[in-house]
Amino acid sequence: MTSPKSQLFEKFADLARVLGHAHRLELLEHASQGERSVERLAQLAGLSVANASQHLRHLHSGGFVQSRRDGNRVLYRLGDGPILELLSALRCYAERSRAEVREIVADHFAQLDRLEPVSREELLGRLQDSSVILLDVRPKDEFALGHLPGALNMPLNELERRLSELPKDQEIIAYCRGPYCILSFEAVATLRANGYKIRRLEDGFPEWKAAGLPVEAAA
Amino acid sequence: MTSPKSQLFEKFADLARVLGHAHRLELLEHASQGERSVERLAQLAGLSVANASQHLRHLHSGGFVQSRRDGNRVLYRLGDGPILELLSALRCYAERSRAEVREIVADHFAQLDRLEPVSREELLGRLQDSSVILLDVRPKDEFALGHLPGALNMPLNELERRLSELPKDQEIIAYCRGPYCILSFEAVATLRANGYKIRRLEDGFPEWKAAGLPVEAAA
DNA sequence: TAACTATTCAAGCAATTAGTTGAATAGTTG
DNA sequence: CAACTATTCAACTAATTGCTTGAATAGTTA
Repeated sequence: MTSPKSQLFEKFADLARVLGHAHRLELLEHASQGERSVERLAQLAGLSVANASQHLRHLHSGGFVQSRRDGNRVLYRLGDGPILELLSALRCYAERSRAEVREIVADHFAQLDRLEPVSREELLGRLQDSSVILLDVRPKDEFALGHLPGALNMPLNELERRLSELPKDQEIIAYCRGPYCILSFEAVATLRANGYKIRRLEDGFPEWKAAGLPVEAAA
Repeated sequence: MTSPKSQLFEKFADLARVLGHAHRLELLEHASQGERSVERLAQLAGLSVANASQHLRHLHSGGFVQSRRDGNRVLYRLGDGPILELLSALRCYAERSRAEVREIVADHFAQLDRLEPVSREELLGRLQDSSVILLDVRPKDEFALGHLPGALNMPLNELERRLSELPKDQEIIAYCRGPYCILSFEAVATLRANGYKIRRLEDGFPEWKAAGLPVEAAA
């Protein structure tokens, strides 16, 4: 009865089902920034620790995260394989074919078009002539776990009070956790309002790292 | 409480959950061959009509299939957007990262390596010098709904008795429903056993069509 | 070893989902 | 219109999933 094809469909369905919960997608996004304890992930996703632990075990069973023990805590990180590609295909389908999704994006990330995001390829070129300032607007601890080479870390909540550290005559490129992370959108809005030349990277740190591009960790 | 990002995660999760059932993945594969009635899809997937109808409504709610009424039946077909790309990303992740999946593939599609599948690009080139026979081993009715230009239809169950129609001195390329459809694997096995030069296309009809390549329908 | 922290496990309840059955609906045909 | 076909809907049961709570486990520290 269970033909090999049905068995494969079962396996594929199991994996899809693991991705079929908003909390797990959010935990996955946070884990893909770098290694994180269960408690921290729970906090970031607004879940109880036990609940986060359960969802993380689900993700683990599908190979989407890996874990290791460090002292009395367990650290989760993104798993192996083309996970970000799979998530990107999901986003891509949703954005192109589902009107509700396009609506949410249009309502809340309305500047999308006007911001003219920068692709990874373009950024790579620009970094070599060092004609840009690269700005990482994620929280300090995520920055410490890894960031783009030469990036300046200025978490969103510190941005306004540290404006003077940024030059107005050079282009700034901001990035954060990924394509739908609002941090870099808000950074762009704030800085543009203050007369800076700023654009955002079209995706975030995990995608950069997964593309095999160079990454720096905290000193 | 429902930030735009959470809303998006909810939508993405909804879509993933629709793909999170083996029966739906199977129905989707069949619907992507061409328009099919509920009854036929139910039969192909081995489900009751009511059950198939329910799963199809799920797929419909996620936009993975579209439907239209034709007389007293309702025909379902593949929906718009990069659906096959999403499914391919899922397969790709599963195959690269999940050992159980690799095992099933290795056990049941063991010839995979030895068969040296032909890519779409290679096939396109070969078709122009007409140096190959193109063989569609899907059932007659699926062939009638659409097939690769110039393909010869020989359903698997007719293959052995119609061997004489095929030349032994020309290379044959077989294709079927998609990358894990066993039809073309079995065709290759049968024909090789009989001394034919045959290889298989690496994916199937739906992927060919989705790539925007030319397709023929029944006369 | 005792007290402590971080995580997982187990039990239980509520909510959701899968499947069956039979009735309702839309359309066709005599 | 009546009889018929194909599909969907509604009601129901069984199974699964999500979440909470409290206990168990692994590791640290006094």
